Amino acid sequence: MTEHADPVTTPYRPRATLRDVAAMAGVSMKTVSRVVNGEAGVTPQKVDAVRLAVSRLDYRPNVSASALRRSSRRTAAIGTVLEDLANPFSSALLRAVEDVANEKRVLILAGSVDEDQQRERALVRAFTERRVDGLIIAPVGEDQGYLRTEMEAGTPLVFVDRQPQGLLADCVLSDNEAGARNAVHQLAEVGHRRIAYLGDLAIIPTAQQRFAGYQRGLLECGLPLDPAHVVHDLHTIDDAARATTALLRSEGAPTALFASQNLVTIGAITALQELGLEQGVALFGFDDFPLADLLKPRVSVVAQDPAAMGRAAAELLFERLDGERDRPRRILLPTTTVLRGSGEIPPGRP
Amino acid sequence: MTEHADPVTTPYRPRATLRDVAAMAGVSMKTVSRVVNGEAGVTPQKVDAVRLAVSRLDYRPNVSASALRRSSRRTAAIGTVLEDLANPFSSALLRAVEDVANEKRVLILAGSVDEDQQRERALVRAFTERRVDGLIIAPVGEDQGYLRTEMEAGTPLVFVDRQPQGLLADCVLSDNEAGARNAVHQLAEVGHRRIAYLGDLAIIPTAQQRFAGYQRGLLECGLPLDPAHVVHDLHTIDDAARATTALLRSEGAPTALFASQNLVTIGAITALQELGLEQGVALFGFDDFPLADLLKPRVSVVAQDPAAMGRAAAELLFERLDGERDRPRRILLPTTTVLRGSGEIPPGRP
DNA sequence: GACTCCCCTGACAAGGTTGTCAGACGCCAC
DNA sequence: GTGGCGTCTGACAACCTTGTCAGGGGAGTC
Repeated sequence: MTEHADPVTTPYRPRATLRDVAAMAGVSMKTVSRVVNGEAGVTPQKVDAVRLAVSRLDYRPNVSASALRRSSRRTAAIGTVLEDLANPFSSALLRAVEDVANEKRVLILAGSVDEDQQRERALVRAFTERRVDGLIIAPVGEDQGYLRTEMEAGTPLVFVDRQPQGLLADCVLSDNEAGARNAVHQLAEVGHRRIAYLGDLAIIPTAQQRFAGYQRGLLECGLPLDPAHVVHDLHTIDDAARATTALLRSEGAPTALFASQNLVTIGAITALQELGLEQGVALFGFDDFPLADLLKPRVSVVAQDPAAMGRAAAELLFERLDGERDRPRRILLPTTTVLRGSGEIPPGRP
Repeated sequence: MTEHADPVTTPYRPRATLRDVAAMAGVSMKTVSRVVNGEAGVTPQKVDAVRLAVSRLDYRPNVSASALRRSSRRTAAIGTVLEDLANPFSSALLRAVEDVANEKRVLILAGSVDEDQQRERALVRAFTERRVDGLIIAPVGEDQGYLRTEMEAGTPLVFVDRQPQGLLADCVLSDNEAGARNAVHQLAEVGHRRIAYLGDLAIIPTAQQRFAGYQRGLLECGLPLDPAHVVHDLHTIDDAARATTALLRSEGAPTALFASQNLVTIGAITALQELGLEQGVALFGFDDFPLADLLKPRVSVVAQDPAAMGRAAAELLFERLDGERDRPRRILLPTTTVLRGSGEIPPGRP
């Protein structure tokens, strides 16, 4: 093993500035600025000289300094505050935002809040300290009033997934209530009369809406609401699996399950498989998930479209940035009921 | 429906600056700066006066201006260039990076490249124009030499998932070759002699390594490499499903499949289910995926750990930022062979 | 040939902040 | 009362840009 003669001696060449380019090209800094920004009023010779210096020095304009000075004071970056960048819902949404932003040559700062109000505030603060041009937020807390200052300072805000509290602002939501209601109708139509509700943390607004839809669905179908068939506050796959097992082993067990969220659905499936009941108990999930149609039975769901939400939110935001001054808008995206099999299992099967 | 009297008249109050705070508190700007930054040498009375003004005006320091002036010139933001923020691999990795960065109070700029070299360069350029403190990159192109300038300017670079070309820099990789090799060994041990390779785009370095591992595995097990059982360039679920169907319908069809990537595995499963062969043909996938253990049969995989990759990459990056000057380091993360069932199906079942 | 007019160009200031430094002030000792 | 020291404070410059504006020069007009 011969030793390398040259262990990565990075020569360290500090970044060139406008001043350096100007010096090399023999023009004033302002002229370089003009060339770099494509402003008119520079003779072709000088343009060439500047271009040459730029490429020789590998000059990169400092966007922060530029934004500081520019009258628009735009940084061409937006902040995105989501639940958890690693979950499929958040990441699909983020990706859609990115695609819209990318067309406008705007960058994305992103962060996860993990259902933590403090973290939401900290992220928003960090983003506004960088003077992002706008914010897309999936709000957590009970109160977004603290964001009023940002709106007054001219930073447009768009909320996704959940409505802001204590603040009027654009938002993009799924029709959670209608979606849950539809699922219940579907299960009732097949003949179920004992439909259990497996819900996420009850403090989460979307969970509340889905529960409301569940209740309304029961009411409309003339079914009683059995408190023994309602479980809230399931936030992990394991929680959900345990709760499902308990439910199905109980006296007067439900013949159908409505799972109000992704992970809850998966937990329910796990439990059903363990009990060997996956073909005997109907299951409807809220939120689609990859592979739902490769499982046996294939899983029926009420699907949201996170990418559409992200796209809509980003579009609202950019309209605001383009000067739209209307009152806050509220976009309610419909859900899609996807019948794949598990939701159509009739009651009374082994 | 009564109309709102007040249609969102946002009063527009521009953001307060250091100057405004100083004026209100009756001190110099420098003193405000001292208080805000927790520097010593300010009398308690003045501190209070400043604090009061800060909260009255809801002052937010302008981090960009601050970074511009500070000698360290740190922006407390890093850029992350990944394949596709919406795919589980990238998003798990990103999330891990975020968690490490968050501890250091550093923000994340993120973008997707979608296997597009141009896009990689554009993102890197956009990030460096914002003077991010460092970059984490899953490189696409054949040549990352263009990044030498960034390194020389003192911006640390860490590559993930794939090795950079034409540049010496820190990187974090999965041991793709060993992982693929192990899968082949496993399949051979159960008795398979006709193991097909279903591969992603052949230009992707990780795909090449996995193919190399597959070849090596065959060699070590004394099995012939049958060109008819090798398919490259499958990049979508549909591609993979079609290729799988074709393979299994062919003369001398393989008795086991090695799928070199997530989507390819899923495509293969789809095809197997359609042909009713999921219990008759062994399947090993590279990359774990959610629900792999809820399918029937449960899917055996060679699992990477994207979160560990992200964490390792972020830690390397922050070490560099803390002044580490060693030669570039290369971290090779082992893969885990997860036997769940599909990989243990013996040959010769219906 | 004198005078506009217009096009280029650079000097200068400003954007929000921090680093430097010298001065003001209070206090003590001689 | 003066000198000296240490603490607190603000004036000023600087970071890297861009906006403003006035001056220089060439072309065109009478």
